[in-house]
Order: sequence, then structure tokens, then C-alpha cells
Amino acid sequence: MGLTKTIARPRAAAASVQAPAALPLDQILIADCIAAMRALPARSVDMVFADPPYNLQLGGELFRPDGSHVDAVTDEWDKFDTFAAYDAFTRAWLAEAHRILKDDGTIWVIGSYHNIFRVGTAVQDLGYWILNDIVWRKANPMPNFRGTRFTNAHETLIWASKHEKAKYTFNYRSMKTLNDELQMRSDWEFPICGGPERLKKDGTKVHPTQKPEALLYRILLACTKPGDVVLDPFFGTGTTGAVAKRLGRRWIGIERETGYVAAARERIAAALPLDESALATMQSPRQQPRVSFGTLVENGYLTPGAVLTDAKRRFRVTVRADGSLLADGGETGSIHKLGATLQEAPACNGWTFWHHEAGGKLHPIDTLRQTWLLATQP
Amino acid sequence: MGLTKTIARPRAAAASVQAPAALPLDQILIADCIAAMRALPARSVDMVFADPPYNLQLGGELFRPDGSHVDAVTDEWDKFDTFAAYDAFTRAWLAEAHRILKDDGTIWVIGSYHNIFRVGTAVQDLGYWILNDIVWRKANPMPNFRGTRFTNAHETLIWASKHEKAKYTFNYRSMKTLNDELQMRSDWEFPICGGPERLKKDGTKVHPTQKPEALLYRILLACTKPGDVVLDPFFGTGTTGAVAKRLGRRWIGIERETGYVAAARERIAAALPLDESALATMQSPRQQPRVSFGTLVENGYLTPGAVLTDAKRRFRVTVRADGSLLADGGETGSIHKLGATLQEAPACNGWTFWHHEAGGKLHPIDTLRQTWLLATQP
DNA sequence: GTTCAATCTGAATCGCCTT
DNA sequence: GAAGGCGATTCAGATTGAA
Repeated sequence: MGLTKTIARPRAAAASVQAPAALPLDQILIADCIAAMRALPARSVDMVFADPPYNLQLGGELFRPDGSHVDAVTDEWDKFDTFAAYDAFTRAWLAEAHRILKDDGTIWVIGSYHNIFRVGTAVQDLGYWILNDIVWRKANPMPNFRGTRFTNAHETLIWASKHEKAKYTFNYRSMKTLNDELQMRSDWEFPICGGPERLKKDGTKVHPTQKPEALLYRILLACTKPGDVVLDPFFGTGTTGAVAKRLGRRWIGIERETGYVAAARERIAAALPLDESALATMQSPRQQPRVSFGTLVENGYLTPGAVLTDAKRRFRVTVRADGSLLADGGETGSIHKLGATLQEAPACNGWTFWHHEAGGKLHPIDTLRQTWLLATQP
Repeated sequence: MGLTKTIARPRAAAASVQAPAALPLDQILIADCIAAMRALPARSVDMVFADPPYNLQLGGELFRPDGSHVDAVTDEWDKFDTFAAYDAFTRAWLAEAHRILKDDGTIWVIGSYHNIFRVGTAVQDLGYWILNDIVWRKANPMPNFRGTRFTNAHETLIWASKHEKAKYTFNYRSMKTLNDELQMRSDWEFPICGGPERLKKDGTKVHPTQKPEALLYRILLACTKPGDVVLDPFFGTGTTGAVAKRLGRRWIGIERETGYVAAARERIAAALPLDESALATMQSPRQQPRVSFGTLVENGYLTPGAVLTDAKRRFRVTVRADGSLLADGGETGSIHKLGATLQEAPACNGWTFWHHEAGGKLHPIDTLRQTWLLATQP
């Protein structure tokens, strides 16, 4: 399990009545996305990943704000009407997604400059709280053949929680590990989907905008836990489902085109779940059992009377029997509190601030905690 | 100068009546931006560059892990009560900009995820035609100190013409030359503004959000011709004016805060017009990109569950989903950290230490990285 | 003068738990 | 709900100061 900032809350009684067991897990619903979403229970999925249509004509289909179909699409739609129709459609499915998401769930939406500004505005207007926008830098974008603009070499993703104060999942430590011990940034580079990964039929691509699995891999690894449920209302050829299965997550897909559905089913059936030990990811300290400094003193890892200093030996304190510290100036407190007090800092992590001497060297007392954890954890 | 796609049109008779000679060229108008824009004639400038307030909506105080305080943007000019208020402000100045622009002029607006979606929606609704969105990747962004999100490492710019069919200026050849004979892409990397370029007074920054000159340099070089007029309605400390002067463009700035105006005047007075031969030296060398081990896992170069060993097969580890390694003894870590831990060494280059077996032979995983680079680099 | 180490800082929507 | 304790959390580049 990766670090998660959330701890599962007991499901509200009202939600239980909705019979979450009835969720169509690991299935594709062949239906219009808004209609199918309406049939799903409130507060039931952990993440929504959406790759909505980018084009403003919606492939000839338009929706009213209530989600119903607009039958007649004429060529005379002026720009305002076209944007208005796209906005209505966007707000309709985003509102359903908001209802279906658990309170601590998050949503991801991908788009290009044609639609992402409208999506982002709708996301904010519907009460979602944007956490990041992410740039997918394409390693091998299509050049601008006519030389009239900059090569359009990226797409944009929006990551948002349901509410400002939500305790969303973010596997910080996993992301940092994945990026060679540097914080994962908001700009990601992947090749576009091609090669054996690209689904083809009779030599032509099955779907015009198939997304690379690497993109979904990073998203699901970063923001879900094993067993979490991911809903993709624009399932296409099932990249979300294939990666979810590989990573031990549950998925629900909605897709109207039966051609895509058939390709997605075949693809997901062939996907192999990762072995459980491979699925394990870097843990955050917060996932480890808590160890108080007093425990170490009680168990003889440090003796009352032992001397601690900071790394530069500017401050010197003595360990007392109850795990509190005594400074030379008479101040006392916990390892954290006294570290903060002496430095006149607002806060301090005593585990890494205080050191003890052994073998002529200074070691942070956190190494004692790690030793204790190794000795006592199964 | 680079090739330009436009040929100047004869000025319309009506516009001549507006006496364009009265444009306050190379001056700062000390005024509210919308009021000052109302006083400018229609169809009179070639470009608008705008760096409007981002409406950050920051919470409480933020401290770095070392306890130091983060100097946030707390200025009154960035505060708006609601999205509706911000939208109204945005649409008002964007509408004035549309009026003031020549028919073949273009507009640039910069923002972050806090405001850019609302700006982009307004741009489209007002009839502008988006040509590109550009990502400014910051070489040295501020980290996410609490480990709660991805490092916010970029800002977004929107480039738009006044109308869909406009014959805007794009110096394609200049951009290609500037980018080592490859088409300029939509993702640009620059450091944030610092060092001697950052304006300071009494040791503190004059403006909280001063933009790097390199950014304006590329924009003006790409999308204006010498002698063109650039309007910046949020002039701040005058980056636009300084770069315009350097590149032989005319400029008009609007700024309300007299402190910023004074700094901008002094700065622009000191700016020297650039000799054209100096342009070649402004090119930044292409640097070999960093590749994380996680990238290789995400892209299938190594599968989670794969086994790695050192060259002498003394240590044996398994690759996990996030690019971390799991040793037989239960220890985990990145390729570098775990290599160091197992050898009890202070540090280790995991790329050359760990090997995978292929064709009965051991190969350092660095060869996979090289393969990846060959496959993804132009 | 030169080099290296320590310090400072940048458009940031930056906890969680118990009492 | 508010308050307070615990303890987790940073990267690149410029500047300063010591050696």
C-alpha cells in the first residue's frame, strides 16, 4: 500500500441502503454516458477518470442542460450556441460524476485547448476543488505541417476533489519514488499511444484518441488504493479498465459505441493483474505504527540521562525518564516541542532534529525508531 | 528577422479618423486598466500581452520543512470575492482588448490553474480564436512542502487571434531557428525570474510575480514584427516594455500602483535595444533530459515483478509497481537508496549497480535508459 | 581570486487526530 | 466545532560567507 492521506471512513447509513454491492464492477455499460451515470448510486466510486469528446460538435450529438438529446443539429449553429451546447453537456456529466463520487473521491479530466477551459470552468462552478492541472508532454507529437502555429505538443489534465476540505488520496511517497526521489511535478512526459499498445483492426486504429496506458498507470497509482473503484464515463477502448485490472483496482466503464466495447472487452480480458508483492508501493511514515519517543526510553534504546544534540551541536539536551527532554537552559518539552522552542521555529520534527552519539558519530534518533520498528513489526 | 506570414493591410479609413498617431507609445498610463483601455482607439495595437491577477485564494500561513516562512502573494489586487466577480472583471478587460486590437492582432494571457480556465472560457466566448495554449515549465519551481499534491511546476499561456480567419503574425522560421531547427513546441522551459534580473528594493522583491524576460522575448519574437505596438494592461514592473524596447517594438503599459511604475520606468530606461546579431547567442542549448527509473516501469521496459541483481549476483531484488525495489530481506527503496542500503554504502548509482538478465547475460539497467532515450529523443 | 558549503527564496489554493 | 498536540515535509538557483 502506498501512502494515503485518507483513512477510509465508515460508509454513511444512507449510502448502505443504496446497496453498493449492486455496483456493476469490472463491467462495461453500453449506454449514453449521462443516462448510465444516473442509474449509479450516490457516493459510490473512489475516482472518476474522463476523456470527454474534444470537438465542439460532439460527433453530431448535442445535449440539453438536463442531459436529454438534441435531435436536430444544423450547420447554422453559431459559435455561441455551439459553446453553450458543449457547456450544457459538460456540466450535465460533471454534475452526475459529482453525485456518484464518494466524498473523499477525486476526478481526473483530460482535454486540449479546444475544450479544457470550458471543462475547468465547469469543474470550479460545480463546487469541485482543483488540486493540480497536469500537462502531458507528448514525446512524439504530430508536427504542425503548415508552419502556422507552435507544434501542439501537450494535453492538459485537471485533478480535482469533490470539495475544498476533502481528504483525498495522494500516494505521495509512491510518486516520489517513481520519480527517482524527487517530488513528482505537474508536467509529465509520455510518448503518444502507438506500437503494439495501439489497438488496430484491419490495419487501421480502432479509436482515434486512444490514451497511453502509462498515463493511466501514473494516475491510478498516485490517487487510488488497491481495491478502489474507478468510473470512466467515456470508456472508449478501455485503457482505464486495462490499467485498473493490472493495478488491482476495480473499474466501471460506460461506452455507447459497440465497436469500441468489443475491442475493450478483448483487451481487458488479456490484461494480467500484477502480482501482489509487485503491487506493493513505498509506504509513508504515516502508514507505519506510531512509536512514541517514550517507548524507546522504556525499552532501553536510550537511557534516561543520555545527551542529545542537533546535527550542528548548537543545542544540547538530556533525556528524562518519561521521554521528555531537558535543555541546559532549563526548558523542557517533548522532542518536537523543545526542538521548536530552542530554534524559535513554529514547528520541528524531533525525530530528525535530535541526534545521539554512537561510534564517534551523530545519528538522528529516527534511526532508533526504525530499528525498533524492524524488531517489533511482523 | 524571421519570416512573417502576414502582409500589412492598408488601414481602414474609419480607423484613420481615430488619429492613431495619438497612441501613447512607449509610455506607462497610471490608471485602472479598464478605464485606460476605454480611452484607447479601436484597432490600434498589434498585440496585447496580459498577466492579470490569478485570484489565488490562498489559505493560512505556509512554512518550509526547515521552518522558514513562505512569502506568499497577499496583495489586495489579487483578491476577488467570487468567481462571478472575477469573471466579470476578466470579460470587461478582454472585451476592451478585443476592441483595441487590430483585426490581425493577437492576444497572449498568462495564468495558473486558479484562473486560466475562466480566462480561456471568456476568450472563446468573446469571439477570439485560440491558436495555441503554451505551457511554461519552470526549471526551478517552489516544491510542495507538505507532500499533498504534485509540485505545481508550470503556468499556462493562451495565444489567440481576434477572429477565426485572421491573418496573424507568426514568425515560424525564427522559432524554428531558435529551437535548433526543430519546430517550436507548445511546452517551453525557463527558470523563474531571479538573480540580477529580479527587481529588488532594500533587499526585497519589488513585485511578487515578476515574469522572466526570456518568456516575453520568445513571445514578441514569435508573434510581432519590428515596429509593432504591444499593449500590456497589467504592466507591473514593465517586463513587456523592457523586452519590447530591446527587440525594437513599441509598447504601451497600464499600471495602477505607482511603486511598480517607478521601478518599470527606471528599468526600461536602462534597457538597451538589441543588436540583431546578438539573437543567435540567446539560444539555449538542448540538454539531455532526466529519466527516472519509474519511467521505464511505466512504459513496460521492465515489468513489476522483474528481478534485478548486482553484477556479482550478491543481492537480489524485485521491481515494484511504483519503481521501488523490494529486497529478499524485506528492505525497500529506490534503485539508488536500496543499492546503498544493501551495500551499507553512503550512496550508490542504481543505474550502473543493478542489472537485469536478458539472453543469458546481465545488463546494467542503464542500458534500458539509453534505449528509452534513443526511442523518445528527436 | 577560487572553491565549496551554508543560506535564502520563488504566483502555493500545502494535516490529522484527540480532547 | 474549536483548540492543541503530534510529527511530516523541499528543489533549483542565486547569494553569502568561510576557507
